[in-house]
Amino acid sequence: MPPAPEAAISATADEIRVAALEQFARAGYSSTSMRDIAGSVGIKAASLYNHFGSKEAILWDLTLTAFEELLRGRDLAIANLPNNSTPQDRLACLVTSHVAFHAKNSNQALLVNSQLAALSKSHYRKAVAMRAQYEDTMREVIDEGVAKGIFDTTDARVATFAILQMGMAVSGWFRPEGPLTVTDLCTIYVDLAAKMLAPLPLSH
Amino acid sequence: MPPAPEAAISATADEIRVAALEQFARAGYSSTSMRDIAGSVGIKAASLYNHFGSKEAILWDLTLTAFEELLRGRDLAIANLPNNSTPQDRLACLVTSHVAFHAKNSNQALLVNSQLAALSKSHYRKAVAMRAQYEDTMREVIDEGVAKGIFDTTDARVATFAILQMGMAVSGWFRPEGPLTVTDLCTIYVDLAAKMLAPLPLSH
DNA sequence: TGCTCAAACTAACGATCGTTAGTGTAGCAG
DNA sequence: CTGCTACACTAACGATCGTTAGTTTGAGCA
Repeated sequence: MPPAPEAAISATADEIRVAALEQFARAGYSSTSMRDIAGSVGIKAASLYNHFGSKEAILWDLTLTAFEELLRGRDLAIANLPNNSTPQDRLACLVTSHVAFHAKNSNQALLVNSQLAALSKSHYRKAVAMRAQYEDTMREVIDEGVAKGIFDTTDARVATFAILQMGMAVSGWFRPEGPLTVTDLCTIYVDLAAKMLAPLPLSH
Repeated sequence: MPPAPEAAISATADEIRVAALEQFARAGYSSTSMRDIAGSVGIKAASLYNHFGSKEAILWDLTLTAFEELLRGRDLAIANLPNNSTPQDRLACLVTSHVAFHAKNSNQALLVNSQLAALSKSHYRKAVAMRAQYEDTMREVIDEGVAKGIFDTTDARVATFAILQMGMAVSGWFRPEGPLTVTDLCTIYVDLAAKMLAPLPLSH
């Protein structure tokens, strides 16, 4: 009986993470079997239990890491803002880190955006809390801009969802070998978000 | 004479459709068993095969219906446009039918947006073709507006994705018992889309 | 060299999966 | 009434699922 397989720094464990992330994101958690994951790594299914306690433990490990990287990206972006930043600056900075994450880490993004339901109830709650924490950052910036009259929108909550969601969708179609670089993409989305919230009167 | 015989569609088959749609949309195709579906209807799993040839046949039936309704909504909206409609009119009309569908038919929307991968290869191809056909309608309107100088955007393809995706996300959070009516919602999204494509210079 | 132990293996458990076969039965047509 | 059809049932098939038990292997170290 192997000892408690806690989060280990092991080359095999990392190969398992890579294979499982890829397959959970593309095929879905419940369509991916332990034998599928093991096959990608070149071992048998039973050997996975030397590294992770269960299939759900793999998903949770990946989910936690993905959220940590998402939140870390946000924190790094915020930390680089000047002291006298405007709401426009902060919006641009958040949209950039949001879109860049979803373009560069599409598997992690797909996992976080569509496989949470497969988590255990307690892990699911924690994941939803982390997602809410992330979304709140965007909402607060938008609310602040609206309060200062710098942004204008009929419904700030809906605008927040819209901006977050159009960025999340990037993970579904963006390919780094395509015509756009990640930097291009971020610029486009920053423009779109800024225009959505612009206080300009529409003529018609 | 008795009533039209072909009008007598099996009530049980429709109950199966309702139950399967709900569960495929919420839990996912591969997490839903035939016994789950049968249980919701109040019959045994084997009896489902009196109405559908296979589990995938149920998914395909639901997918086809959902796409037909999505495309029919688009066609009805277009048919109601005046003859001298502008690109702004057409954009507003498409966004309205898009958002209204995703708000009113969230289960169908979730199915179409996240369960296509569970279809057989040939059904998947047909589904992707229908989705492309739908998306093209939006892209053409945007391209036309850009060509006429009425819309302005850095990348029309990305703007199309963004507008479509922010509307799709509605199926994930909108609740009819919430503070917004579907009409409110459509108005908000039409405004957001119009602003995203507005050719106005941003002041800052 | 021999001991240790992480990490691979084989084999199998019980559960559940989609699906099929065969049976029972209620309602309608002739 | 008789027979046919529609549609439910029970029972079970073989496949596959996540997981466990017990065994083998091979590298590092006393």
